[in-house]
Amino acid sequence: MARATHTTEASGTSRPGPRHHGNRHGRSEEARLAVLHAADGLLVEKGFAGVTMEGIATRAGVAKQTIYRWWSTKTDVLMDAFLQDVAEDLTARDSGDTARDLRVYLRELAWFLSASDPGAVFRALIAQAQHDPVFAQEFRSRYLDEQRRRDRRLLERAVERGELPPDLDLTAETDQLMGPVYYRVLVTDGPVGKEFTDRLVDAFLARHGLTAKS
Amino acid sequence: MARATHTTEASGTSRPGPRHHGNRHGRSEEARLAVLHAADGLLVEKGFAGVTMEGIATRAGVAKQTIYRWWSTKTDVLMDAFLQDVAEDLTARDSGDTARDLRVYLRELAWFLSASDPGAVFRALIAQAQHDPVFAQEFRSRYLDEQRRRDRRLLERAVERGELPPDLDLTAETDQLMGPVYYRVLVTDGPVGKEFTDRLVDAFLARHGLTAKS
Amino acid sequence: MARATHTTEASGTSRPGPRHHGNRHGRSEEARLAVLHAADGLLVEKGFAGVTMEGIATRAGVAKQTIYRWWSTKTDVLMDAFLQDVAEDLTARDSGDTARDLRVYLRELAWFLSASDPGAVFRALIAQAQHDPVFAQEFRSRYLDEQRRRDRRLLERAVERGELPPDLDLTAETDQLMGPVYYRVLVTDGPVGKEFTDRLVDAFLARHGLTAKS
Amino acid sequence: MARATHTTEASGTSRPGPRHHGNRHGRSEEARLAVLHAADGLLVEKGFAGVTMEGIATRAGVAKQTIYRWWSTKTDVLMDAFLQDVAEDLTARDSGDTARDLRVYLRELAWFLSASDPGAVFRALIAQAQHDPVFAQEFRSRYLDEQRRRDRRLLERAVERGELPPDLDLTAETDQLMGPVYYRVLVTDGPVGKEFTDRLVDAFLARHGLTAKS
DNA sequence: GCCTAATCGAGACGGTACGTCTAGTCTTATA
DNA sequence: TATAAGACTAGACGTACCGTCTCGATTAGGC
Repeated sequence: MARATHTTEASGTSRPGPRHHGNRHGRSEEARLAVLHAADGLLVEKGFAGVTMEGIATRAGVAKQTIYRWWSTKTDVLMDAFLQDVAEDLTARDSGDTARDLRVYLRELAWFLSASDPGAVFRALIAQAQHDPVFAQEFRSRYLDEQRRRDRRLLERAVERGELPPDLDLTAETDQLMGPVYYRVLVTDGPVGKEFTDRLVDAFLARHGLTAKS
Repeated sequence: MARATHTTEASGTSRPGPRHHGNRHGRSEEARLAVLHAADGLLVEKGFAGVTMEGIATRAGVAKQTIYRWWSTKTDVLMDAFLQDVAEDLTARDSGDTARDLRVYLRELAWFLSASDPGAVFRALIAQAQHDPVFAQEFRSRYLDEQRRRDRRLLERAVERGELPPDLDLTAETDQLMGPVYYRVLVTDGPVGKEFTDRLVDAFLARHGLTAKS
Repeated sequence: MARATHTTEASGTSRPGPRHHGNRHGRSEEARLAVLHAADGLLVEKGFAGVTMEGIATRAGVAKQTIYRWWSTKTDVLMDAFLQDVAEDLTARDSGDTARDLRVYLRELAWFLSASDPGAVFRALIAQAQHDPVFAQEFRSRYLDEQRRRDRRLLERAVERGELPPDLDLTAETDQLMGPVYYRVLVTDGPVGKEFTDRLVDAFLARHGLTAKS
Repeated sequence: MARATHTTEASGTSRPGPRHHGNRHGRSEEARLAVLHAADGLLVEKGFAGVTMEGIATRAGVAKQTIYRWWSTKTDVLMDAFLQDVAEDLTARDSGDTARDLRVYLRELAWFLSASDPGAVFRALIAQAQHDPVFAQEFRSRYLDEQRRRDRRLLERAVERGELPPDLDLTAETDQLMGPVYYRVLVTDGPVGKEFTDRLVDAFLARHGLTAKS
């Protein structure tokens, strides 16, 4: 899914692998990972303003030109770093119990957004998206669209089980369910603990005539 | 409330005002407004990255030192510009019809966030808040807290009318109602038209056993 | 004569003088001198390739922008440094004895070109002039033309004394007299000691029927 | 004599020659010539600053590594290009008439230095020699010494004919004769036409009691 | 009607990071 | 074994802004 995120070298075998420092078979995997880790580290340690191309290069032990060869901006690097770390992480379980799955998932989402390291990167990328529509579009097509598809799956499974009517606007329902969590994290800095997420889930269940089993 | 936001000069009279380029009676109202307009204009015309202290100074015909004397950062200038323009704009009407008021208000909110010029500044400030906790805190205390108090008023009036139970967590209810609009604007770029905002209001009304009058 | 070479501050008084670190009265004399000395020092210590804008800035304790504000290239800096040091140095004495004056002057010229620190800068500037016609023109109008006028004075005085015919092409005579010294320094690396310079002077004297008095 | 200047491939036959892009028969003559022509072309078209290893490689359709394998610097390439073109060009004729030969030769020299394409390369190399003593030494041993030997030949023939005394310092005499031409070309940008070169020759002839036949 | 103090426009200053360019080294596949 | 291709580290280039500073001019208010 993610551009420049996987490689044919890294798979399976435990051979040390070739030490490309530049050759005709494309980029150095070593340099790529050093850049992504450096960007990640700088963001966590010094905040967004502390992430600079110059700083990434120095910390990664890489030439600036190597960064510019593969990425266009520091937010582009951060996006790759983010995708590398979390692309597949936030996926809802399917226990057969819709209410339970929703509660667990919203709690995981809230933790991810408000407390995890990748969540900090996510917030930085969302911030950048406010300033730069082109970046926003790329972030959506490289991560958000996929993530929202995963979010939807929760409700789709409930439709499949016959718990929700088949003609429901699942996109709107999902946004209505998850939106308040994003709002509190990005805007109000309000608490997004179990109390709040469960309230959102309960409202959703009630809205559709479902009762929590627990 | 806001530092550096009002002055004793601006009051009442319609005289052209003195042309002091330096005096001992405090700051120049002329310079203050020129700076705020310049910052606003640059943001609208060139985007956030196009707003620089240097650029503001040039466009406002003001010395950089004058800006630094009264503001600390460019986002501080933008915040003042934002407050100057919109501080009081987004206030819900009170028609006595809760359902109607909610629908109107959410539509206004959606328009403000997604389509207005001040909304663009708001999004830039929210973005900055992601990068800078100190700024975030200041933005909340200078605008967001007040705005959320206005948002709450809508529900408080319904409580006063006996339409909602008095022990309701109004903060959580407000966030649940408004959050999805912010989410779509800031994150998904999804549509926030009448269809979506009315759906949010309807869900709220149904949740509390209220029926729309229309 | 030289642009940016003198200042109104430095004259006469022993007051410490104001410590401009940037003000509306124009440039900082302190910074100007630091840049010129740094450039000079780098050339002498590390050779022409060791002179970089970055290096000058660092050694001078000055911002790069300050250099670019007043000079356009590193050779422009070197030219100013050269002019600062030697503009008036190479002037022939007038003892009344043409032969003696010529001999002394050519020896001084040879020493200047081949052995002095400013001579090293001169050779670097002549080198740059080969690569860049615009620079060549500026170097001529800022130094060489003046220097050649001083060279000519030697012969003009002989004309005034009636030792040389008044219709002589003094430019050509001067070039014929001095040229071989430059040739050996710039091209062949041959010796330019007393033996060689005296030979040039003797040939000149003989050519015009003058006899050396010594 | 010159390193990297001849090859065993180029000899004799008029066959189109093998197209080895990688072989085990030593270096590619094709690549060598492409590099020299590219360097030459870049110097003439874009000036010295426009000659870069990268540019030469691109224009020659050659890998940078191939250049570095056979040459150490761009001036080394230019020197080879220069030698390839002009090594033997500037040789004085021997008509038996010393005065005539001198006049013709100095005119050719002046034209070569000031107006020819190889002359432009020569000036670039002399410039580089000012900056880099090692290069200067190599340039002398690879070209200048040989050229000065050819220059001397003119005077040696006059000695052989008995026109000049056998104990003359021919090196000094040659430098005295030619030096002013180099001086005007490299330093003053003065005219080096027939008038000037003839004046130099006449002075030389008069100095040694020779009379021009024409 | 001076003197004083605060603020103004102007702009030079020491810095940091930008994004680009070229240098010179290295690795690989091809011939 | 030499080649074309091209990725790599390194570091200078010239530019844009940052935030600080110093200055002369302007303008009340206090003397």
